[in-house]
Amino acid sequence: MRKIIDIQKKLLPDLLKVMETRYDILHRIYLEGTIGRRTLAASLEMTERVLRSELELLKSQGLLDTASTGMTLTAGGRQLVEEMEPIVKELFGLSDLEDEVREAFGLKRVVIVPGDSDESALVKAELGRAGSRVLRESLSPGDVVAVMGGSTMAHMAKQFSAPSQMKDNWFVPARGGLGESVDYQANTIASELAKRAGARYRMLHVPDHLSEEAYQTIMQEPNVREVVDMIRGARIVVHGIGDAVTMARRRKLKDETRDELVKDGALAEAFGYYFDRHGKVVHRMATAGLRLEDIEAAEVVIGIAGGKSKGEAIASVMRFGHDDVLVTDEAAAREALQHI
Amino acid sequence: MRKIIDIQKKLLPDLLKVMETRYDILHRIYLEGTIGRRTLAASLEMTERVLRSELELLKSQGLLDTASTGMTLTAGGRQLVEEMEPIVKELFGLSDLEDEVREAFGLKRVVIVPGDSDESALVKAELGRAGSRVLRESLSPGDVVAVMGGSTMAHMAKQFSAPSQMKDNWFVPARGGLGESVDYQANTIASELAKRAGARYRMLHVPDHLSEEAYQTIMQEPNVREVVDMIRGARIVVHGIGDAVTMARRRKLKDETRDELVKDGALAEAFGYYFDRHGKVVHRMATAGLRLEDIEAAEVVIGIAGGKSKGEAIASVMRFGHDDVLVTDEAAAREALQHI
DNA sequence: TGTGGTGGGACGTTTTGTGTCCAACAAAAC
DNA sequence: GTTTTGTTGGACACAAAACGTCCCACCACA
Repeated sequence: MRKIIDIQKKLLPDLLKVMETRYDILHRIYLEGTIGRRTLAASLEMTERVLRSELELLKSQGLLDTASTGMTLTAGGRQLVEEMEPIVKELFGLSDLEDEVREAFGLKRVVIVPGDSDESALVKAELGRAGSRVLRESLSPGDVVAVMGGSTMAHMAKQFSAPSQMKDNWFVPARGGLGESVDYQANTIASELAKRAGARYRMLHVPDHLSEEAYQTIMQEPNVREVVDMIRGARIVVHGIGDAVTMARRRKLKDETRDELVKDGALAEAFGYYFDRHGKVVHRMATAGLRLEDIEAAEVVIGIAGGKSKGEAIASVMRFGHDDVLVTDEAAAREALQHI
Repeated sequence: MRKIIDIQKKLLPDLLKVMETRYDILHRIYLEGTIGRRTLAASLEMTERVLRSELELLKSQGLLDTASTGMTLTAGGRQLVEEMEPIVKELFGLSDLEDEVREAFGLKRVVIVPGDSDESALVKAELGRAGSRVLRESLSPGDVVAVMGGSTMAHMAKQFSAPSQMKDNWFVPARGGLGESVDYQANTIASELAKRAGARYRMLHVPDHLSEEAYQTIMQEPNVREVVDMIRGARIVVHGIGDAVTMARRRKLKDETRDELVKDGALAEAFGYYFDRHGKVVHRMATAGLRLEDIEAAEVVIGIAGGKSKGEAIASVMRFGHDDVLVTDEAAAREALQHI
């Protein structure tokens, strides 16, 4: 059964929504016994006309009877509602989970794909696709998008596709180079996204570990300055979320810095900042690009991360409280809820 | 799996059609390997634009890749097509059967509901509903509809519903009384349909077994004459199909007539005529109303019958060759195909 | 260097969906 | 008995989506 639903999710992505609303309608009538169109519309928070179209269809399917006193389910309709119950549970389990996570962390939107990225590469790809869809839906003409690096972000970029050319959009790396493999660098990801969107991009080549002096000097460079300004004015920020220790190692931090991180309780890393379990910033990476205040100013901040092992880190960053959208997988979502 | 498909058939009949076309598209590309939009549109008999919308959606779902040489399925797309095969078989098995029956008997349209009316009353009701839907879709303003009697027809009438009032339509019984229970008489059914459609109706009260003399006299009556003329000009004829012997008994034919029928190989009965296995008329009922030439002249002749036991009779009447639409059930359809 | 195929852009028209009333009616409340 | 409340179904104007139809730039192959 799971399989057929998964197939339909791909082939008829809007099917689930329609199915849910129709089920809601039937279910409500099932509970009320007899109810009129307007009362029903009010209680389901639908406008009268669209509810009416659905009702006409349900009626023509013989699930519904109308009388001058209101509407009732037919025997077939009642049977259908009863038979659907387990299916609905299975079908909308994730939507429920999404709502739960959304409310737990006060987010605007949560998207959860089924599975565990730690276990399966397919789930990771699916996570990437979900992320790219969210980004696509968030984009408006003229937007500047700042993106971070990381393997999840790379997956996302690879899956990105735009419905049409977005010639007046910009993609920029949120921060300077990360000393990681080229594929996972923010620069690479920004350019990949831009190519796939038919948009423009700028790169930011600033080495990771600079002395304060060298940093000041490089920031005087007009073309560096220009990119940094663009980054800081980004309307959309997309970032991955990492485990603090892993990220520290990957960025080749000095041992004492790493120890200090652990001592301060750093759990998670996102956009160059390290967070403890309460979502408090305990350390920041010294490089050019997005600052905390820019994150706060950005209109849409999208976090993408999955896998049970990242659950705690996700919870930590979400507690920080400046994300708007979280894209994750089932395992990570459940894990994150444990650490609240 | 069967259950969820059945549920969706009831709840989302429109989306399943969409599902079929999308599958057809993917399947075709799957077979062709690489193919362009226009060629594809031609071979699927779609216009370019609507195909294009579907392709864009499939592409955004990551099932499809486009290149300047044409379109190809992605790995995911190919996997989906392969996984869908059993589902499609289950889902559209009846459509295939419909096509088979349609071509076997040279009909314009065949509608098959799942199950066997002999076994389940629910299937009989479903058959009625399917019939009423077909009739509704065939109706144009101003049409005169001649209907026969029988239990299937009664079911159909009970399920009938019209989207709007059809004030300028007429429902008439195709023939005089049948000596059956009132519920199953053509007169009753015509009036029931008319009430449900918001249309008008006329009745025809002519006893079944009349002497030639009495028949001629009654036909001189102006109001009888008028109704008969209306019947003979009907654009739409709806009839059930019966087993010859059963019908003979129900109509209380004399024993010798019945024996003669059997001797002549009469198998089936429809609109007052008896047919042998080749679809040849071997006997006709003596009563006022629709004649063979009126059947031939009618634009839409709809036959409704189901149940494995009626399969042979259905085949026989369909061989007669003047029906346009057949509404039946799965068991009867398969049985009818055996007798071809 | 044509020729026949490709995807993608564009645009005016048609169709469908939608929000919003209203009329006629039935039951319940008063 | 009368008023009020809630019901369905009809109607209509407006907005949005779908559609048919061309065209263009490009690519492969002959």
